[in-house]
Amino acid sequence: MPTTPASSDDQQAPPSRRELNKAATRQAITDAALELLRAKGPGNFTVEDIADAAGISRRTFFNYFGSTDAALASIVHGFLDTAIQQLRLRPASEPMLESAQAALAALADPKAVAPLAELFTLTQQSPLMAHSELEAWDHCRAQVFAVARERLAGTPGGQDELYVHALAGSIISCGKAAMEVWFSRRGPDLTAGSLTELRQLLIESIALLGTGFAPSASPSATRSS
Amino acid sequence: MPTTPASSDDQQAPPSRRELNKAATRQAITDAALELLRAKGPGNFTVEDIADAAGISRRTFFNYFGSTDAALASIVHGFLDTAIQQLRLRPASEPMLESAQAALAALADPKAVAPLAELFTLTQQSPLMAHSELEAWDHCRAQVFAVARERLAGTPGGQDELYVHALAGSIISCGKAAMEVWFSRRGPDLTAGSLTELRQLLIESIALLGTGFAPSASPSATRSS
DNA sequence: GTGCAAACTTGCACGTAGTGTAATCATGTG
DNA sequence: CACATGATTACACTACGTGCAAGTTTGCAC
Repeated sequence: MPTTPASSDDQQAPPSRRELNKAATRQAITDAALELLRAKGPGNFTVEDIADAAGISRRTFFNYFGSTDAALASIVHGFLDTAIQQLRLRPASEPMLESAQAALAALADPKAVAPLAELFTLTQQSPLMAHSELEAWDHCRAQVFAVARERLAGTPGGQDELYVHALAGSIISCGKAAMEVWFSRRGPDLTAGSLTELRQLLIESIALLGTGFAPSASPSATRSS
Repeated sequence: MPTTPASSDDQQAPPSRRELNKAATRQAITDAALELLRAKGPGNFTVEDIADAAGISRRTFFNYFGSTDAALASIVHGFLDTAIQQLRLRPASEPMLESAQAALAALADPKAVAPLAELFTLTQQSPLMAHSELEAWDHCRAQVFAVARERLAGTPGGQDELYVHALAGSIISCGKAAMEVWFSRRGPDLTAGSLTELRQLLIESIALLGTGFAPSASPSATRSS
């Protein structure tokens, strides 16, 4: 039951000094990494550069992230984590695809996509980010899988592992596809019109899933039973 | 370039000595890497070990692969390349999902899955392979995308980039899901019954896609010992 | 064959990644 | 204040990945 937090990490206010320092350091690292990415481009700066800019030692950097990629991919993680957050807010009785649609549509928000959009534009045709980025999406897939498994535990056919795995993977793929198409069309454009198009794409991609990729489906027909 | 105009890459017999040597070296590297993986386990051997076992220098290893992961992931690449090969053999008039089903079903073959199954079992709970493996699947996704785009170029709605991207990604996700479920159920089991179950899972996962993950779809009797 | 050019391999050197370790410093607790 | 715990740091070390300048093999023309 998502109403009562069953997970252990739901501590809302432990503002101990240590936690605050750690969060601040983490933020300083990602900020420094992003700034260096802006200034020098992907692959043209080292961990030492980041640590130096963040005011920490090289060793400390590795206490927080395993690589420069991982530090930058934390942006993607943050974005996808909000997606999971949105997904968990949906009522458990709602069909999975509709929940996914709603959660994804909520992401077409300037505050959520802005960091991701910049990261994408800065690392566009560079495979340097590909590793950690694919990892981030896969991590999100695992989260969606967990939510779906939880929801479908009692429904007919919901015990089928294949169903849940395939569903979670397909949802992620469709979300990814929508983001990809949006970036290729609009680039770093964050205007209201562009975000509307993103929302449209996200909804439409899940709708394609729901209709089984029917070949003659007209776009923007988000009809579902 | 001796004879052919070489506009296309479909040269079936250029057995020049150089090409043969390169192929042999490449094979020696992957064989050595796999052997070391069997002997020492993931992460417990270096590039120098592989090069030494393959009878080449460390530097030459890096002329073929960018990392040990990449060398091992060539097995996954080989497997997925045969999948693409199967997919391209299907008639262009066939619906995409049916082609995918047929291509995937053809993969439930001992000769094709044996190397992959061993690799999976050897790197089961090790994230060391995750990077290159995810990359391999994504590369396959791009290939499926290319095939799908080519096929749907003239069909109604086929010009929609979103449709093609989402379709290709979902197909890959479903194939991946089927493989994952199969491994979790049967492990390195390559008996006829196990392969039949794999084929069943692959077909069923694509069928789920085709029906839009309809919740009332009758689950198959996959498990029958 | 001989000679040449292109491709491949190799050794070397260099910078960087990533990790173990022990000392030092900051923070929470009695 | 004293003490325990956790975080940062410096140091050292192995391994990765690459540029470079040789040396070696192959292809091709003469």
